[in-house]
Amino acid sequence: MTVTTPDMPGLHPVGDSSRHIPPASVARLTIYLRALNSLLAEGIERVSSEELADAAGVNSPMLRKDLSYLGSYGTRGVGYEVQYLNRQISIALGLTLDWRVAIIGAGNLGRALAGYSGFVSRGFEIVAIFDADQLVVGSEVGYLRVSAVDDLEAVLERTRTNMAVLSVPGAVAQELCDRLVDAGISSILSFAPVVLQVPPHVQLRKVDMSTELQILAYHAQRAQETDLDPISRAQ
Amino acid sequence: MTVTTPDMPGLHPVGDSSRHIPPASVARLTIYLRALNSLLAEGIERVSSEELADAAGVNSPMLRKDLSYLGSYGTRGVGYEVQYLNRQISIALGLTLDWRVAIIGAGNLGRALAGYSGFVSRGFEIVAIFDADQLVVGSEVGYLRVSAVDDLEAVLERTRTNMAVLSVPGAVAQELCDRLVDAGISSILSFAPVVLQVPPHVQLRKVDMSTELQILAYHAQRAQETDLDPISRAQ
DNA sequence: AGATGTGAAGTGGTTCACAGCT
DNA sequence: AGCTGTGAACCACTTCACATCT
Repeated sequence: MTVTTPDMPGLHPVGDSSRHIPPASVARLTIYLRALNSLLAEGIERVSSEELADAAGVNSPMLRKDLSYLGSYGTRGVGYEVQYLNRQISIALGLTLDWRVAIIGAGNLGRALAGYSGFVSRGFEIVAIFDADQLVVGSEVGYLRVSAVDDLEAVLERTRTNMAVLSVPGAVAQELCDRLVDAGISSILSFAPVVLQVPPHVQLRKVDMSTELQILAYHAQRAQETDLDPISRAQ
Repeated sequence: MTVTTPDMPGLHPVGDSSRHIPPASVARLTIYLRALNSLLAEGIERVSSEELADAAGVNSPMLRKDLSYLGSYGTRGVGYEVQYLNRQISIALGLTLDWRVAIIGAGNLGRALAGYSGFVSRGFEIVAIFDADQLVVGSEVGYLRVSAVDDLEAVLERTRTNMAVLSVPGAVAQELCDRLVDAGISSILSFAPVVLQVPPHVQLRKVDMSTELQILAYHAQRAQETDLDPISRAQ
C-alpha cells in the first residue's frame, strides 16, 4: 500500500509487513505465492479471493484473513492484481532480500536439493555444498564444486552464506549444527532425523520424512478402524 | 477422562487408541518415539516426563498431556518404562500394521528416500520404486529394481502397496497422484512443489523444501528488522 | 452489485496448578 | 515425597457475517 519502505521508524504505512503474522498464516502465504506464479505463467492478470483460494486449496475467508495481515492489496468489487500481490507477499516474507544458502552433505538428498529449481526461482541462491567424504569433495554438483566440510567456516564466510540446509546423517548433525551456529548462521533447515538443540536466536526448521509417514499411518489406521467398526463412525 | 466411550460404556480399554488425537499431538508423538528409541539404544529402561520432554525439545506438561490422549502408561512417582511406552505409542500411531510403501520417481530425491534407513526401522517397508525414464527403469536402487511407471497399477497391486511417496516433477505430479488414487492408494506423501487435489478420503501430506526456506526467510527478515529498529524490539 | 477487509464469535491447542497414585 | 494425569484457564487461530469501498 503506497511507498512500502519499512526502514524509517515511525513512518510505517498501513500495510506494515513488520507486524506479527501468525506462523500458520506465513506457511499459507508461501502457497499463495506459488499459486500466483502459476497464474502469472498462464498470463492471468487478475484474480478473486475465491479463485486464488481454490488454487491454493483453502477457503476464501481464510485467504482474505491471511492477506489482511499484510495490508489491503486488493480492490473491492474487483479482486487482486496477480503481479502486484505476488510482489507484496514476497516483500512481506522477506524474499526480496539476498538469501545465500549452503547445503551441508552431498549425498543423494543434498544433491537433490542442489538441483531443485524451486529454490533459485524464489530468490534463494545456493552458494556452497559440503561433504565429509574425500572421494566426493571436488566433484561437481550442478554448477557447484563440493567443498570439504573441514573448510566449513572459511567457505561460509567467503561465500557470505546466511542460511544452511543440513542433509547429513543423524549421528553428525548436532556437531555440524553447532559449527554452523558458531559460524554465525542463524537460519537452518534440517533433514537429519534427530532433535537438534540450538540457541534461541537461531531459527531451526525440521523436515522429517519418517515423521510424515508415521502421521499418514495414524490417519490410515483410523480410517481402517472406522470402516470396520460402524459404531465409532459417528466421529 | 476415564472410560470415555459414549458408545459401549465400559468395554473399551482405558487407553483407547481409537479416540481422536489432536494433529499437533500426533506430530509430537513421532518425536517422542524417536527419543525413546535413542534411550533404548543407550540401554536406559526408565524415564521421567521431564527427561523425555528435554530429549524431545518440548516442556514436560505438554508431553504428559500428549501421552494422556493415549492412556495412562506411566507410574506416578516413578516415570515411564521406555520399552513399554515405545510400544504403546507405536500402537496408537498404527505403526504395528503392515505399511508397504512405493516411491514414485527415482531421481536424486527418490533414491535418497529409498536409501533412508529411518523408514524401515519404523515399520515401513519400501516395496517398489518407479521412474518414467527408460534409461533408469531396470537399474538397481538399494535392493530394489526400478519399475516402469507405465506398469504402475499392476506393480502396486502385485506388491500390495498401501502408501505412496511422490518424488516427481511438479508438472506430472497431479496426473500420477490421480493414478495412485484410482489404484486405491489412500495415503500419499508428496514432495512435488504443487498443490495437489485429492478426494476427501485420501490422506495427502506435503513436504515442501521451498516453503520451509521461505518461512526461514520470513523469520530471518524479522530478526534483522528488530535488530535495526529498537522501536519494534518490544515485540 | 460485487468482492474485499475485518470485528466478533467459535474452536482447538497449550499452559498450569494441583489432585491422585505409588 | 515424588511424578504422573487432567480439568480449567488461557491464548491463538479459524470461521463467519457483514460493513466497506469501487
